[in-house]
Order: sequence, then C-alpha cells, then structure tokens
Amino acid sequence: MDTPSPWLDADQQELWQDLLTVVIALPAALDRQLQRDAGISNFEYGVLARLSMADHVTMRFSELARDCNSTLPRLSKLMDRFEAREWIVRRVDPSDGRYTLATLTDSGQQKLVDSAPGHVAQVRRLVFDSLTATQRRHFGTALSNVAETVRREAAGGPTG
Amino acid sequence: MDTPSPWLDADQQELWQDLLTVVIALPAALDRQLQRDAGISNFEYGVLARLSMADHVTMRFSELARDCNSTLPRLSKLMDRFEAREWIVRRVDPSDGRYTLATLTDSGQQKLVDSAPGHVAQVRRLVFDSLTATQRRHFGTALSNVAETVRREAAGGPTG
DNA sequence: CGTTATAAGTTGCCCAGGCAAGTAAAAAGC
DNA sequence: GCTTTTTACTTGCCTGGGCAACTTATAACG
Repeated sequence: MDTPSPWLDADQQELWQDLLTVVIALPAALDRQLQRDAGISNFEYGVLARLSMADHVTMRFSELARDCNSTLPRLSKLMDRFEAREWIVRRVDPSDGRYTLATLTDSGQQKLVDSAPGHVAQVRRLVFDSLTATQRRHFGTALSNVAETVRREAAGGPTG
Repeated sequence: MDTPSPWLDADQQELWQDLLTVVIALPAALDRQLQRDAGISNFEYGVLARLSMADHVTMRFSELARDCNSTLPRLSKLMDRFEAREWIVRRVDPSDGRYTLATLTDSGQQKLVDSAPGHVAQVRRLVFDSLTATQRRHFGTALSNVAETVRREAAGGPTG
C-alpha cells in the first residue's frame, strides 16, 4: 500500500467537526428534553422502546443490550433501577438458567407512551426538520454505511 | 399549524436507528482506540488539538469550552489533570482577571503529535472509507444542517 | 465611588458507566 | 459422570461529568 496522507483535507475537516458536534451535542439535547419532561435519559427511553416492540414485551438481557448499543453491566444496573420503579420484572429463563428475561410492566408501557410524543417531536425538530426530502435520502444512505462500519467495529472489529 | 403525525415512518425509523448507532458507537470506538494507543479520551484529544491550533497555543477556557462542545466545569476538571501531567499551564488573563488562559506546553504538543496518526487513521477507517466521494459531499451538506440546528439548541435554543 | 448586576472559573455532591473479578448455569472433553 | 470451558449475568471499585452553589473580577448604575 502507498503512504496515505496522514491528515484530513479542509473539506474532510469540516465534515468531521460537524460530525463531532452531532455525536456529542445531539445525545445531550435528547437527554435534556427527556430528563426535563419525563425524568429519564435517552438511553432509558431506548430500552423501554425496544422492549415494548418485543414479543410479549419480553427479551433476554443480552439481546436487549445488543439492540440498545449497551454493555451487559450497564443494562444490568439500569434494570435494577427499572425494577425498583416497577417498569420491568426480571426472571430467569426457564429454558436456560443462564439467561435473564426482562418483561415490561403496564406502568413501564405507560411511561413510554407518556414520554414518546415529546421525544419524537424533539427528534423531528433536531434532525428531520433540518433536511429536505432529497437530503434525507442521501443522508440516510451515507449514514447506513457508516453505521454498518461502526457496528462491525463495536463487535469483533478488525482486531478479532 | 396542522396536527403533525406523532410517529416516524419506516424510512425515518431506519435513519434514526442508524443515527443512534453512530452517535453512540462512534465516540466509543474513538475512545477505545485512543485509550488503548495513547491513554487519552477522544474529548481530551480534541482539547489538545484545538489548543495546538490557537495563536501562541493559548486560549481562554470559555472559548476552548465552546469550541470543544464542553461545559466549563468539565473543562476545568480536565485542565486539572492536564496541568498535573504538565501538558498545559494555567494563568490568569492579565488584561481581564476573570478569564483564565490555557497554554499548551511542549510535552503537551508532543503528546498530540504522538497520538494524532493513529487517531486520524481511525477516523478515516470508520467514516471516510465507508463513503464514496459523492456520498461524502451529500453527507457533509446534510450533516452541516443538523449540526447547525443542534448547536443552536445547545446555546439558548428555542427555550431562550 | 459605593452598590448591584453579570461573567468566568472552581468546588462539592451525586450518579451513571467502564472494567475486571466473581458467580452460576450449561456445554464439551475424556 | 466428573472436570474443564464457555456463556450470561452481577457486583465492586473507580473515574468522569452534570448541576448547583460559591468565589472572584469587571461592568453598569445611581
């Protein structure tokens, strides 16, 4: 392979700065709105949302962690809090004692329903309203590539 | 105004999931590489990089915080650590005692120079290599809009 | 000028999350 | 079938970062 120039050019720098702004400030903005209006974080919202879409509103911890871009310790501790608020119940998987199942309770579902509209509105406002229909398509395509690369990295990646 | 449909459609959902993956997993991947190869975080790298580009490698804390998407308390504590490692020196702005100036030391610059190549390579690998030239342009345009919106939100936003 | 208001940093308290070590259950090896 | 390994989750320890309260320095007001 030839020697790749070690630095980013001006265009790349600008894109990179904007991307940094988005990856840092966007989650912060989502957290602010959810914290203010619903007392939960963006991550917590995501877990409730994912569970609500599962069969019998029930999932294994490991699967839930993967889908929510989380680690197991992080999810385990979150579930402690959710259990205390009675938003989920924990039980050992009867078919394999290593797995733990989380099931969303009625009040957990209610919490999601209550906080969803404000959150969705915030997502619209911060992301979709900034883009034309064409831009949205292009953005989606490019983003899908980057997301795929990053997902692979998060798994075994180039190290494994 | 008419009633906006409260949910995202399928395309929007997909874009949104990819965006969530990127904003969560991309910083994590950057942190892993930098932590492993240089013992610093992505945020710390960004602060070193920004300072290195300033006149006399010196900036006011408030300005540095803005440019690095940081809060003052966060930056203040980071500077405690950097000062302990002698990567920066702190001094009161002689022209206005409220401001504090941070100046990058030689070893601070050295740290940046040492860690830059690996970091830049990681950025290339995770972002730019996933995109064609055309996608990169489109992506940059859309991203710039979103970044602008999010920056405004981080400042006074719609509340202020 | 003395008083009040505003701006820039700092500190303390608290909590979330990372990592490494520990536990428990199932699968593999022999 | 007993030991060893692997998988899934949990726990403890430690650090980073958010927020609110405090300190200090200038600006604005009268």
